[in-house]
Amino acid sequence: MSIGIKFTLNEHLFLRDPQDSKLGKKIIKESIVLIDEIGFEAFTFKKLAKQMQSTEASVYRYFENKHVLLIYLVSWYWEWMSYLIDFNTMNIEDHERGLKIVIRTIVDASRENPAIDYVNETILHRIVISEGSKAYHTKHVDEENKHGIFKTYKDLIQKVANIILKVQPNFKYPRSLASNLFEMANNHIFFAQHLPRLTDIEVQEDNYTEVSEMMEYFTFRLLAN
Amino acid sequence: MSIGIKFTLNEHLFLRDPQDSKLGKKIIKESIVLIDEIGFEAFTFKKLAKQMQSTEASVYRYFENKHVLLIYLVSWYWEWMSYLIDFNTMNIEDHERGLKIVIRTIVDASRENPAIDYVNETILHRIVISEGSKAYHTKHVDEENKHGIFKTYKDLIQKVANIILKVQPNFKYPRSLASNLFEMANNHIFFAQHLPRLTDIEVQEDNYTEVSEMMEYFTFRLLAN
DNA sequence: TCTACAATGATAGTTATACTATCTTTTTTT
DNA sequence: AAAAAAAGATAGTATAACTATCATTGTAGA
Repeated sequence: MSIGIKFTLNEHLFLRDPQDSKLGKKIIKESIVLIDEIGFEAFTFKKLAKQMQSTEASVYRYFENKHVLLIYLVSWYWEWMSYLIDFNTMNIEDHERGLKIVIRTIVDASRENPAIDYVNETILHRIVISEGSKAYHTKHVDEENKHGIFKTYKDLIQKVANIILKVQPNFKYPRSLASNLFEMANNHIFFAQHLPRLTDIEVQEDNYTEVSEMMEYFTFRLLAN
Repeated sequence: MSIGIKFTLNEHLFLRDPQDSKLGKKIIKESIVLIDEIGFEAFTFKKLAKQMQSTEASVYRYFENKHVLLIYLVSWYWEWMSYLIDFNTMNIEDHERGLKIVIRTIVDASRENPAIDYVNETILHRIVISEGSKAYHTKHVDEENKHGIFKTYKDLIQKVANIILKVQPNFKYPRSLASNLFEMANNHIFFAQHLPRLTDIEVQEDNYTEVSEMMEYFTFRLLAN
C-alpha cells in the first residue's frame, strides 16, 4: 500500500540506506515502537535486535549507533512534515490562511493519514515530542552540522519562515518564530501531558486543539500591523 | 567569601545533601566543570571521581546516578534564577519595567556576580542551555514529578506568570508565555552558537543583547492592548 | 541454472559503564 | 579517648556499546 514516497536523507545518517531493504525498513519500524515504549536512554541495539528477531551486528550494519538512528528518525519526521506542509498549503492563495494551516499541520501531524507502511507517524510524533531535542543537544553538534546532518530541519524552518514573511514582510524574526513554533508545539504538548503547571493549555488523548489555538494567537499577535 | 545562601532542594534529589560537606560541594563544583567539558553523555561518575581525586563509591553516596545529579544542578540553577529575579525586581513599581528586568535576568544570568563559591554560575548556565531539557525528557518524568522534583521550576514559572499578569491581567496564557521565555532564551542562544540558521539573532562571546531584545519584542507584542 | 557476491545470521570477544559490596582508614562528635 | 560517621580503597557483577570472524541464505547476472 505504499504510495511510493522515499525521502532523501543525508548519507551521513546511515551506513547502509534502511529504505532500500526489508531489514532496513524493519529496523526503522521496530526502533520507533521500542524507543516509544522504553525511552531513548534504555533503548539499545541488542534489545532492538531481539524484538525484531535479528542480531545486534545486523543493526550495526545500518546505523553507527543509537544516537545517529535517533537523528535519522527525527530527520525523517521533518522531511515528512515538510511534505505535509507543501501538500496542505498547495493552491492556498490567502497567506494568513496558509500560515494557519502550517500551524495546524505542525501540531496535528500525527492525525494525518499514514503515508508509509513501515513508519507509524503517530508513534514517531510522540518520539519527536519527548526525545527530539536530544538529536542536536550533544557535544558533537558542530561536527554533525558540518556534515549537513541538520539540513532537513533548517530547510523546514526556512520554508515556514518564508510563509511568515509573506504574511508580514517587515517581520524581523521570521526564522526565530518558525523554530519557536516547532519547539513550542512539542513542548506544550509534553507539558500538558507531564508537567501541566508549565502551560495553560490542556490536551486530552490526541486532541491538541488548544495547542494550535494558542500558537495561532501568539503568531498573529506578533505579525499584526 | 560565601554570602551564606543555601538553597533548599527537594530531598529526592540526593542521598546525602552535597551542600553540607566539603566533598559534597566539591562534587557540585567539579561535575559542573566536567559536564561542560565533555558533555552529559560522556560524563561518568568514574571520570568525575578521578578529576576530583576521590572515588566512584564516594560520589554514589551523594547521588543515585548522573541523571539525578543533572536534575540537581538544573534545579540549583532555577533556585538561583528565582533568587535573582526577586533581587533584581525588588522595589520596582512599574510592572512593565519589572518584566523587562525579568527577561534580562533570564537571558543574562551568567553575567551576574557569582553568589556561591563552589558553583560557577557562568559554566552552569552553559550546561542549562545545552543539557537542561534532558532533566525532564525521560521516561520517568511522571514518577519524578510526583516526588516534587520539578517544583522549583514550576514555582519559578508561576512567579514569572504572576509578573506577566500584572502587566496584562487579561492575558490568557501567562504560564505558557513564562515557560516559553525560559525555553526560548536557552534555545536561541544555543541556535545562534551552533545552528545559526534556526534563528535571526546573533551572539558573540557572552553578549546576549539580541536575545533579550527579541524576547522583549515578542513579549510586549503579546501583552499589548 | 549455475555462479558470484552481497546481505544476513550466529557467535564470540573487548572495553567501558553503571552500579553494589565490603573492609579499612580518617575525620568528626560527644 | 571512645564511638560513630564519612571517606577511601578495592573488588566484583551485569550490561552497554561496540568489533571481528565465519557460516548461511538470498539474489542478480552470465
